[in-house]
Amino acid sequence: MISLKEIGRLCGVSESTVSKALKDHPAVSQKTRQHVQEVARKHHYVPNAHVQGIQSGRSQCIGVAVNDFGDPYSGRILCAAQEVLHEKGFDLIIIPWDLMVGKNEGLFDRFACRRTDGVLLFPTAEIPDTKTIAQLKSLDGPVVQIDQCWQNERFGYVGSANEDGGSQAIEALAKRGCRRIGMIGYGRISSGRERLQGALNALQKNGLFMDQSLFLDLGSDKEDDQKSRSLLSKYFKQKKQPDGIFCFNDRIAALAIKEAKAAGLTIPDDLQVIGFGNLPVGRLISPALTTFDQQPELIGRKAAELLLNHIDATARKADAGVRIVVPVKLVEQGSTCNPGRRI
Amino acid sequence: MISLKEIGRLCGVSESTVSKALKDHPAVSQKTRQHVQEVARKHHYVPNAHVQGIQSGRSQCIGVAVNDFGDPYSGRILCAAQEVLHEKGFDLIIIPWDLMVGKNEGLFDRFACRRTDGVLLFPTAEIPDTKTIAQLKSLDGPVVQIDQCWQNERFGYVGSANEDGGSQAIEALAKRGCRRIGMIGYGRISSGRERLQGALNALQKNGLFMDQSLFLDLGSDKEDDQKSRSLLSKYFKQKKQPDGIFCFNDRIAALAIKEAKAAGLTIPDDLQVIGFGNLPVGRLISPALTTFDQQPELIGRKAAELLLNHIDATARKADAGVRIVVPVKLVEQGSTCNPGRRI
DNA sequence: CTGTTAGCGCGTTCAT
DNA sequence: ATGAACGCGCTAACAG
Repeated sequence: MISLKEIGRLCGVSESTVSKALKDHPAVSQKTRQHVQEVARKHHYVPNAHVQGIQSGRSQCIGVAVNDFGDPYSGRILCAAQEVLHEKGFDLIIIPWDLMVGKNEGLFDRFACRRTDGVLLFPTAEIPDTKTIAQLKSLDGPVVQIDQCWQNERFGYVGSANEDGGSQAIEALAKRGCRRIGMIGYGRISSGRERLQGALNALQKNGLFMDQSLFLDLGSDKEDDQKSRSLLSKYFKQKKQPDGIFCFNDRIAALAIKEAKAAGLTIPDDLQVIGFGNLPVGRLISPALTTFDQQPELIGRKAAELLLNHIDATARKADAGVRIVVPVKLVEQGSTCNPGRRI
Repeated sequence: MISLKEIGRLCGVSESTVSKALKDHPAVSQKTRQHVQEVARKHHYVPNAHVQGIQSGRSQCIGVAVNDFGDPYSGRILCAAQEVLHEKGFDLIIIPWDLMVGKNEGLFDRFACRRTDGVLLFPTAEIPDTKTIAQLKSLDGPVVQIDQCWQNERFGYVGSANEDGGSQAIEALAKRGCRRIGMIGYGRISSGRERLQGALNALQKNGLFMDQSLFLDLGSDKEDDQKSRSLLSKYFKQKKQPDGIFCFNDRIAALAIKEAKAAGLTIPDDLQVIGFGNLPVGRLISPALTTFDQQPELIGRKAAELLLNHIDATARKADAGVRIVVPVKLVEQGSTCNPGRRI
């Protein structure tokens, strides 16, 4: 790749004149400017972003930690975030969460050495150890968490209206005649706890309660977990059967439907199911899954904007810990009955 | 973030001594070294990768163009590739293909300004315009394509054994008694054409042929395309019905099964279905999908290694255009019958 | 053993 | 209108 100095030599002018000419600085003659720009274009000159970063003190890089590269939910968020950040001249340094854990290398050394201007933290399972958090804090820029938040950390946060979603789910099931409502979720992540809380609130409001045996906590959040399947299989072999379940996400809901069918249940006649996320898979299974749209694009955009705000305001550090909650919307499909049906 | 100069001042030594001390250069006294390292650690010093890149002439950045952030297939490839590249000290600059198309900004300006040492091109629909290809070529490092290749371009390539997979699919269907075999695919991308070619070869070998009306070409490769659904719906309303179909990927196979069921067909009794990719969705639908495992992790690793080889050999430019083909393996599940069944 | 110097590519003064 | 000089953070080749 050609350099400013090289272009200067080709044009018979100095390096700094080339620099000015290329950015249409007024103090350059029309003729020189055109000539320089012409030569630069011919050689596909593009200024070196790393150098500009060094000078300006801004790398124009955002560190992104994701837990799953191929997850459609994270993917849509990330894509929207990337669009906003790219627009503002930022590039993404993406590192998979889980891959790094347990390596002797510090989790965020790569962010540190690239001098990232900020960090986006994507859905991650549980709270990491204090050392990891300390390292995260020792980085220069602000941190924005997406989807999950860690208690007691004053990072920015953008996520779904989980508690409201949990309530809506229960309300919907109750309206459709469900009386023995169960839940399949994750008790160890913030979004899981929030949805559970919302569900419990709504149950109480409806004069219902959730039998201990009808709440199933799937320990870890691994794609297509064999353990989840066997837990679900066991769940549907219990004596006390639910007539409606609310699942933490669409993938789990799909698994649950599969196992429920295997146990001889008919959806939605014997069992109504509600998922979360409105992912493509929900429309590929039969019956199609009633679920919640989380507006992942909006989440991504909001997260990017929040991060950019914090970066610009990094001097004051005023509004750290801002929390943005994006509403969710029920999408009714075949896995629930029409409302009004009462046994 | 603290700098070498700063550390030097704190330790009362020069910048270059600090530099040497930190990298255990022998020409530094034990005492100085320990002191310097201590101070550096205390301040979380990490050398600036951008600066090192400028000096070494290697940005240690790899440009990655993907068409879909949330695609599980691409995701697994990308994750494996990232692991290999990360190991070697490379970071990824990821840009979504489609987002960039149609912007006035050059598609690869961001790769250019980051001085990427190489480029990984992920599954992309059709061949881009010549201008885009020209820009790609004007970049510094080598280019490796994954999954798809463009005719007449001597880029590196790593992909699946598509032709063999196509043949295997037909053989499997024929062995299970299928006589009117159809195919749902993409005629405009290389992997689609290769699978079709393999299928046609196998059909001929088995004394069969594919009725024109049984080949359905889904134009573009968009997630959950409404158009695909309506095309598929029409497909299963034709007079001439297939008794077996081979689908370009699992998502399409899932859509096809859904529409086939809607048309009153039973899987696999009336219609046997084979997909491609062995994605999670194949195990969430009923019946579970017979498909091909593409070993995405292996593809990702191979692609990363090929790219690294080319980068190291960039001086000679000898082995450009290397093509690596990763074998596929049939995974039999419920959407096909047991072999040997003949009508 | 340590410090000085030069240079990577570029932007920004400040002189000319 | 143009160029020289300095600095960004760091490494490497020298000099002491």
